[in-house]
Amino acid sequence: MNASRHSKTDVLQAALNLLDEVGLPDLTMRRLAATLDVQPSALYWHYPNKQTLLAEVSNTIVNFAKPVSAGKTWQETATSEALALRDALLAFRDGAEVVSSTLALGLGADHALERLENSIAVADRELAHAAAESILFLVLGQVWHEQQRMQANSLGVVDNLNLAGTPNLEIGIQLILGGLSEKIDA
Amino acid sequence: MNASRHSKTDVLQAALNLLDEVGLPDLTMRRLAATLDVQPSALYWHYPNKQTLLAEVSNTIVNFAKPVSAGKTWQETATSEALALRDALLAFRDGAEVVSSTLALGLGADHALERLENSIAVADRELAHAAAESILFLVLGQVWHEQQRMQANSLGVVDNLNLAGTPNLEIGIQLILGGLSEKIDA
DNA sequence: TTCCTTCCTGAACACTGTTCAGGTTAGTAT
DNA sequence: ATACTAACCTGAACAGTGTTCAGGAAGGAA
Repeated sequence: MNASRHSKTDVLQAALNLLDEVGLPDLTMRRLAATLDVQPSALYWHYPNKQTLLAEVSNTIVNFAKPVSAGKTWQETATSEALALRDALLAFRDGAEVVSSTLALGLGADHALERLENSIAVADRELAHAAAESILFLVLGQVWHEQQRMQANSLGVVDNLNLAGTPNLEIGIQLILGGLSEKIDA
Repeated sequence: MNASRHSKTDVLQAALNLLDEVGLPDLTMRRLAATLDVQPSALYWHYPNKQTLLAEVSNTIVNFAKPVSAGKTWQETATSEALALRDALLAFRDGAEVVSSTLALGLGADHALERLENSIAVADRELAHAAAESILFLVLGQVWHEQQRMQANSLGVVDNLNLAGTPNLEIGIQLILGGLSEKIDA
């Protein structure tokens, strides 16, 4: 918008805005530069490459998850944590795909796993870690799927009738936490 | 290899071979054409675009999962089914990423979900569907993560010591199926 | 021999991420 | 006010990507 000089944060913010406007496939360095009234090469002063930029975008998305208030049981807290992550992913276009990719590349978004893990109050920390990882993959996969359908539907493809939210995620979380509760009582 | 004319299956097979050799990021239409001694444009006679090719690659990977023998309980059968899918993904370089992407785009790999769903013998089919979907995302996420580490480690990055397989997947499956068993007994 | 389907060539188009030598701007210190 | 320095950007290029399209060659059938 402004023709003045930009900071690293400006670039990140512009990337987040552009992501929401055009989606991940069209989030190109040239488009991003254009929204800042700048040459594409200028971006490489702020970030060494696109992946690093996307890693910070990913971190921003993950940290957008609002803090949850402790529930009566740790199961409730963990569920809230998972749903907060889901909401954060849904708050940005293609959020789940962005985070999935950076997570796979090991470039960030670790905070999501940490928060989940800390909310699972079982003594066996290895078990808690495995459960947290499971929930993370569950949330990412489900939301990725959902966001892809959102784009498909917005593009006038055949709209299948089951647009009644996605209770599948809640069910999956409940199954994992249920299995976990049962396991530690054995 | 041969300079004679090629069929659709030849292209698919060459794509699978090239995927194993160079990985998904370097699986380009030009490289693929080169292995067939053909111009890149020739590929577009067999497939309308790269995505469609990758969708068939994805289907091949998923259908590579070997059939499982029915276990004593349906929980055992479902576990075998999930692990068979895992093995199929692991049998191809970047298999999990390929399948994840095509699945997200809704272009195939549905067979994986079907097999999982059919192996879950609970009366509530919606519940079975949600559980199958959860397990699918779990397997894909976990294997994707693992295969990414494999590439990172092969590239001489610091090798972290925990290379003792990944029991996390088995644990996750067990948690979901445990929660499921508990739920239907209520 | 004609015809038709199958498969491919060669060249181009419109992009992509990235590099680099050099220029401008702003602020600080002398 | 002058000199210096760090921050930020330009302009042009490089090497690569998926994809299109008019046309040519090969092989079998009528």
